[in-house]
Amino acid sequence: MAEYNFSEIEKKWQEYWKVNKTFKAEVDTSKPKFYALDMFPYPSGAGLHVGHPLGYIASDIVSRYKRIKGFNVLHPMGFDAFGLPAEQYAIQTGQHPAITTETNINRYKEQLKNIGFSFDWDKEVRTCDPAYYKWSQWIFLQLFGSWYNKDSDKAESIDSLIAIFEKEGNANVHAVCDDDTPAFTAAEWKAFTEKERQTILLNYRLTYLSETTVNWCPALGTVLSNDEVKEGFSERGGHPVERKLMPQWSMRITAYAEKLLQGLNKIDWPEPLKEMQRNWIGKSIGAEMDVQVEGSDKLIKIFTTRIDTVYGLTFMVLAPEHELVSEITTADQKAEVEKYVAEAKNKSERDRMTNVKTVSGAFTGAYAVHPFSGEKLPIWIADYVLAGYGTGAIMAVPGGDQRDYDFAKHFGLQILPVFENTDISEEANPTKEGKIINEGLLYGLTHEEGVKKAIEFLEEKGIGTGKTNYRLRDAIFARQRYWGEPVPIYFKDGLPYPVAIEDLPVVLPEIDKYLPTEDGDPPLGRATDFTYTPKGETESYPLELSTMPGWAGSSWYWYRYMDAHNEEAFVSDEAQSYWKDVDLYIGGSEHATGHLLYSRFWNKFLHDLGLVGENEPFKKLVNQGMIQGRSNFVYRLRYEVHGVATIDLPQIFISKGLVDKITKIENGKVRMDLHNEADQIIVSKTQEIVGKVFPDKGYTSGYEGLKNGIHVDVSHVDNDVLDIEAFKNWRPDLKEAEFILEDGKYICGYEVEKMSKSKYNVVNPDDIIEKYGADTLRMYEMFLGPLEQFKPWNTHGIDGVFKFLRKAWRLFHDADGNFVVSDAAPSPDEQKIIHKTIKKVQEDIEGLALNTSVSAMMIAVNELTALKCNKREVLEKLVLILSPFAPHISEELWEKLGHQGGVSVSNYPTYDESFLVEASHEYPVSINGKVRVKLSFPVDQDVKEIETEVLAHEIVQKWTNGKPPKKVIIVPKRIINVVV
RNA sequence: GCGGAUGUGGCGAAAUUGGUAGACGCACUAGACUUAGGAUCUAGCGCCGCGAGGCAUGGGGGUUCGAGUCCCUCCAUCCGCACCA
Repeated sequence: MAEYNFSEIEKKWQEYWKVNKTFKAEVDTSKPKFYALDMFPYPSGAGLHVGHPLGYIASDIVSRYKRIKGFNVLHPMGFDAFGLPAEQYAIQTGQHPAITTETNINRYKEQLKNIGFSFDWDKEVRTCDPAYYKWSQWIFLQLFGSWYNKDSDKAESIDSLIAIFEKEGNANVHAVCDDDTPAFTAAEWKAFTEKERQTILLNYRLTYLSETTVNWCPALGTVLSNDEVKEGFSERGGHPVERKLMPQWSMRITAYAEKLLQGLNKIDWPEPLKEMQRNWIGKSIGAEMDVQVEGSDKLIKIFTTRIDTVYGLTFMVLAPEHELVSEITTADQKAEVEKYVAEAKNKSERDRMTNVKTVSGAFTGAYAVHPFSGEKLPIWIADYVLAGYGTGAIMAVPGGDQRDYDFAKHFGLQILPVFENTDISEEANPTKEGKIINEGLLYGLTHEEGVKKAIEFLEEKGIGTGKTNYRLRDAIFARQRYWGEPVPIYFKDGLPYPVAIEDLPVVLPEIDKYLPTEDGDPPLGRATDFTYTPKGETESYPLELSTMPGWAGSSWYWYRYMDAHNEEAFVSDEAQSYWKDVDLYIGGSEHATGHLLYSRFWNKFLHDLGLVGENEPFKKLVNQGMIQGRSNFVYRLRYEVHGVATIDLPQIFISKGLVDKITKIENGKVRMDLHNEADQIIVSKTQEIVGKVFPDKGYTSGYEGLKNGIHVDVSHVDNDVLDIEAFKNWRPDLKEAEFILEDGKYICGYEVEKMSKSKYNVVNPDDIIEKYGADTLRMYEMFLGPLEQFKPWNTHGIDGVFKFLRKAWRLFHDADGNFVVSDAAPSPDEQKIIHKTIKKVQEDIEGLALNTSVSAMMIAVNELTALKCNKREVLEKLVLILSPFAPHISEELWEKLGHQGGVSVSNYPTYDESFLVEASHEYPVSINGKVRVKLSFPVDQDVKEIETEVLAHEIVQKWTNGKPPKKVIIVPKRIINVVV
């Protein structure tokens, strides 16, 4: 019998798609477009495991579906190829990262191709390719050459800013810029030296060089951006991170804080992810206020969201790093303050975080004047006030803020209640309820009224204003590493200048080893001639030695796919205005505050410059859940034999069930109780084994090491049963291993963990494909559960999906394997089966409920098999709805059905509702002679009229309180609708 | 601490969004056909009960003729942020 030969079929059609360029996506204005994008992978050395393609399969199903729905589909794939692992590997081995990366990419591509994706490989991009990063550099220079004009609320060319400076100075310029930018007139601007001008312009540029506190990771030898640091450790490698002041390239993403926040309301993204971005942006609305230092003209600027509580203000707190600290500290307090500042400075980020609970601070000796009441307020410094947020200083309202309260309690400072009926003897009252009870301007007002009135007062007196703050920080945009895009900047007189556009790309130079120089410069400092000679000059200047961070190349790549080989522009207008934005983007939620935020930022910037049409890049986003590994464990009994070294004995492994029943484990050793059955088995078996090796010493003492199992390669385990022979041959030291079995089997323990080589739980898609075929793999990954959910991989259930495809195949073949389909008209039952399935599958694909659409097709095939249905009309439709999921088998059957050109040139079948509900009866029923009740139910349901009537009678009476309803629609045991 | 999500058989999960809970698949049990079965087919499979029937969607309470679904409350697990004024 000619069975379903998946390997032959899959090879054939993959070749067909390649030769015919079936999935080539070109601009075609006669068709609607659909852009399905996957987050492109970083090609690691380990290759793909079954978890990686999950999202790609989902997007491929949607792509293939949209294609036969008549859309022109762009579904590309590429590689995010710059990054730390390749470079760390290079440091260890001396192997050039480009070579490692190339090898890894080739392996990835090969694995991806086996799965039968409908990628247009002609559009592949690699971020490490100079032809690609030329445009990453180009965009960098656009940012360098732009400033953010708050008046027009968008980015503009820096030339327009210079024009304004020349005409009228910067007094009327409203820009997002460095706060320390001095004011100057047109005359002053003209009088500035080149150096002074460039320094000022840097304060405005959207990418700029400045002295900032950065996350420095000594182990990696580089700075990291906030999203690359998790709890004081580097995200990659888990090395400690310090705060350090150094000159760095940054991106002025803060200019876009509000737009990034507002844009979230327009896009179809998972709510948790949007929430994460909202928190990361951290908008808070409040007020800014200047507080005068007593006996001085110095002002402390503070930010607060609770200006209504200003009468509860009893002291001021500055961050230890605050610039006024040294100026206002009195002679008496100098020593103490300096000591505290020094301590705070030396605290690592990690220490600061772990000591959140401890209250510490120092009094400066100075006082401030309460701007409303004129009271005298002591000025303290404390590290619970952060230099990096707001103004680095706060007004402390211990009655309303728990941190201020704790601080006040600790140092014996005054605590005042703000709102009526509040008890602040134990803790602060942060609520906004009640009326303000402090004598003064705000007496008797509510929270809202108080805020309004206080801000009016501030503005009237010219000492403050309403103000919105964002937690979002500018993003550090440089890494002191080799394997990244060179920053296209050279230095002349110590000032940064852009490399001319026509000289891009600045190609990554060759270096002897991938480590910092002896002087502490980044690795690029090792290059022998890494300089730039501007056109028309003879002198050459040093180029920037930092490279761009990992997210540079990924912040715009979806545009490159539209027009991957364009040498004139990062994307052509034609391609960009046709493909517009990504209709469906699938990837992990771990990129919430990194890639997904930066991409939106760059997109908005490019939009401001008029380079792209859309201001949000990813219309709909879906987070696919990670597929985790299912690790298996064996349990080794360690034991001692009196006077004999442990190492001379064969290893003994105890089956899971017995381990669980073992009496008890004390101090890492097992105490055996011979009345316990499991213990008895273990003891006697162990003695038997030991007796074999040491006939004269046939007893043991002490057993240990059972509690935590040892990872065993999952390929040696089937359904938690260990293949003992395979296990023995795994490593030489296991050759003589002995096993204590239960029911003749060795049962392994298991745990769900991340897939990783060291846990021996990696499942390679190639192995699954070899055994079951790509179509089965694709369908099984979808069948596993909802796309968004985290779930462990379990190869076991795959049989069911494989059986389904084989059953589907058999519908088209007779017992001898001959292709036989009938041209007879389908029966109503057959029609019903196929039409309901078309409906369900289509709705599920649109809603990305791919697991239930697989189930629906399984049901259909079961039902059609039971009816022995081989009607052409039904089977053709079945092939078409199956084709996005299992494209290879579908192409083969489609061809056998006599069609040319493949499934992708066909049309998706439509379903006919009339096949689903054939008819319905409506019975008018009289209740109490008053109410007319209409009962309706499908004909195929067996209904006892009398029961229905009784039920309706009872329900309707209760329901309407005796009031006669106009209309009641009832189906058996269910009331669908009542109109009273 | 703040914010978000999730909780249904032995397991992965469905449930037309308030209407017969557990579809579909795995595992398991029994039977059939087989030289054999890790093949195929048939039947069974939430729990208690011989049965009629009763109890079941993390626990408790509520709304409703009717609740996995809505409301209140508690518990557990996971994720994100974390001294953000």
